[in-house]
Amino acid sequence: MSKRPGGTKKRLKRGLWSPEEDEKLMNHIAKYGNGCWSSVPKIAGLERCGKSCRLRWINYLRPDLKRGAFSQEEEDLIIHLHSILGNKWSQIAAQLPGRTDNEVKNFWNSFIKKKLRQRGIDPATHKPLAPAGAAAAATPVSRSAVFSEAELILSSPVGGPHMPPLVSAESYVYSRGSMDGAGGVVGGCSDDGSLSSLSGYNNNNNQTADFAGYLDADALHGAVIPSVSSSSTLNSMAGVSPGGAANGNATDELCCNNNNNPSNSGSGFESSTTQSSSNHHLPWLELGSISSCTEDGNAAGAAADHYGAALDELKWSDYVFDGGYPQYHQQGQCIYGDSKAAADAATAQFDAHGLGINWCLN
DNA sequence: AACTATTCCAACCGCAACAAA
DNA sequence: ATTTGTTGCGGTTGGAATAGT
Repeated sequence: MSKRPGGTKKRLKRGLWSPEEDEKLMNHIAKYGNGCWSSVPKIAGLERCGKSCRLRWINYLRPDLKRGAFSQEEEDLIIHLHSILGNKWSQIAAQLPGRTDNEVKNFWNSFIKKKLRQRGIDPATHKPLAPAGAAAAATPVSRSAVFSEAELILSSPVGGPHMPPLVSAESYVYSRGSMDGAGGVVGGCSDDGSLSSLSGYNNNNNQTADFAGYLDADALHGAVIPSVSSSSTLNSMAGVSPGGAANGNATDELCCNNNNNPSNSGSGFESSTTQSSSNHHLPWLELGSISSCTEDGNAAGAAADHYGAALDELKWSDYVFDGGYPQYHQQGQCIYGDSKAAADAATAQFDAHGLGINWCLN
């Protein structure tokens, strides 16, 4: 999938990653950990730029990725968070364990947007695609000032395990006082200081406070949810509460962190189905060892387990198994489809197991 | 069956932010 | 203070898969 001819002096491969490249990258990270992306291609023997390697890892190869269809709860949460944060995909993804910002973004653009429009809601503003008059009344800065019940689109049962009870738009928005659109609302986080168990929607607090927590930029940044969004991935991988780096950037952990202990990396996301036939299955995801490594009892792991349990109904049969190991199947890239590639897949699985073991031991 | 249109998503690009030199 | 290198983020795009005719 060469997007552009590109005129770089150094010939770098572009487009879809081959299983061999994936394997190289996985093996490299297994050996050295992630970080120092600029040096990864050289060491790993990849003809890719470091940036591309990083992206591939974050968006596709990471073991704690939860592939497959978004659940109703996730969808609702995305809509909620988008109404508050706008296109801050990394921050939204940070609240969705196992999801990447890219994935959330794509999901939004391909599905939610359309859905909202069908319901007469402007996906950009979360306001009704009003017949002339109404929309004009709202001031541009108070993006949620007009926020109808319908906009919440909480189609899941009210008060579901991961979602707040259906609250009226008014109580949800107005009760927080002025919302200046700059995230200026000073709100507490949930009472344990985290957005635990996927719960910015904390169960035992009143709703307003919870959403105030969401609105607090710091709280959002410091969420303890394991995530694969670009911004928080490495924190979760390293078993470090992102809160520890809340006011920092991930660079320190990113760079040459060979001591990452991803043992608690998003455990519980062992199953998934896919949306519209885009089954992505990675060998890692079968690695019970990874999830079983979650022993430090942090909230993230618990949250992940809890959330993963919600997906229990999703069956492995959704994947294509051939000869004992799964194949990649996805819309845009059908990897390991033929026998040769299947052999590669087997290798990849083996390597992944090795990787998982290594990580658990780290 | 063949062709066209649409959908979906992996990957790329450019820019911003940050740290180190 | 400036330059350089690296990472993070959001927007965009190309093309395979799928749906429709």
